[in-house]
Amino acid sequence: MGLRPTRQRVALAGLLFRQGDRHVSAESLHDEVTKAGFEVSLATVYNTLHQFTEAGLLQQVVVDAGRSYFDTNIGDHQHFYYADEGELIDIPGAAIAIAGVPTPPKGTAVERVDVIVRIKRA
Amino acid sequence: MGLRPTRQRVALAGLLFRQGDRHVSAESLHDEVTKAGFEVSLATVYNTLHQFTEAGLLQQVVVDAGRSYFDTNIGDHQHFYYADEGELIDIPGAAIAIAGVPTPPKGTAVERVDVIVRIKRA
DNA sequence: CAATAGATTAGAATTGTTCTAAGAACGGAA
DNA sequence: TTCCGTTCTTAGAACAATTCTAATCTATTG
Repeated sequence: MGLRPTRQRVALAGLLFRQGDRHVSAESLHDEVTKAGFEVSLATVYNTLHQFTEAGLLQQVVVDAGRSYFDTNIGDHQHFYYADEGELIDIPGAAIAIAGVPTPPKGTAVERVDVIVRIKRA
Repeated sequence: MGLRPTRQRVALAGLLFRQGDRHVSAESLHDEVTKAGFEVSLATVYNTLHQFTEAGLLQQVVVDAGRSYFDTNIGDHQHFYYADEGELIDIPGAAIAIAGVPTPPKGTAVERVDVIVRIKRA
């Protein structure tokens, strides 16, 4: 599945990968691309985000029922989720150490371990 | 906020807490309660699950965009998520050890650390 | 027993996401 | 190049999960 460099995809890729690490929702990226003067439907933003994710360019992080983000940082790392603000923050520095992940049920293998540290106004 | 023992709530609590640990979605619990002969709307199931969660009787686990489960096991534990089947499984035995959780941003405190081990057919 | 305040329920509305069908781009053959 | 079959792309429409709100019900108080 070679992705063609269409107008829509180029615009989205530009916004996503121009600067450093970003966390976007489909909605927020759609706003951005629209404000930048491109006509791209929200459905296309979803399609593109999923294609980029499948291609290994993005990582999807699900934080709440009906709220997911796409992260341009695809390295092995974890997140703070600040529910009050709906904000997702990369955990800086060394990743959290996770020890003793048990063997998964027969016939299955571990694909990924997601860690979300939920934080609150103190 | 004292929860009244209404017909709907009693029926749902019965199903939830009669047997051991359970993972239910709003939908699946609604099916169950309906098949058990009670008339409860799906919205009420949602309301009730959230109230129970707030009361500390349940824990909500979000696994996918638009897919969340409520877990009657409120102890400190983690989950396997078997995406192929959409199935959530408690990690048995000792919990995964998580070390080196960094201090959260100023003015915030850690509320909870969610760990989801995503597994796949090998 | 009436009046009031608060809690409850579920239909309707909203939101987030996915599907599908129409159209566009590509590659090969003539 | 032009035609044609195939594959890819897009976005409107459909869908699904969740939340909101207003009508109703229950408890409490005077």
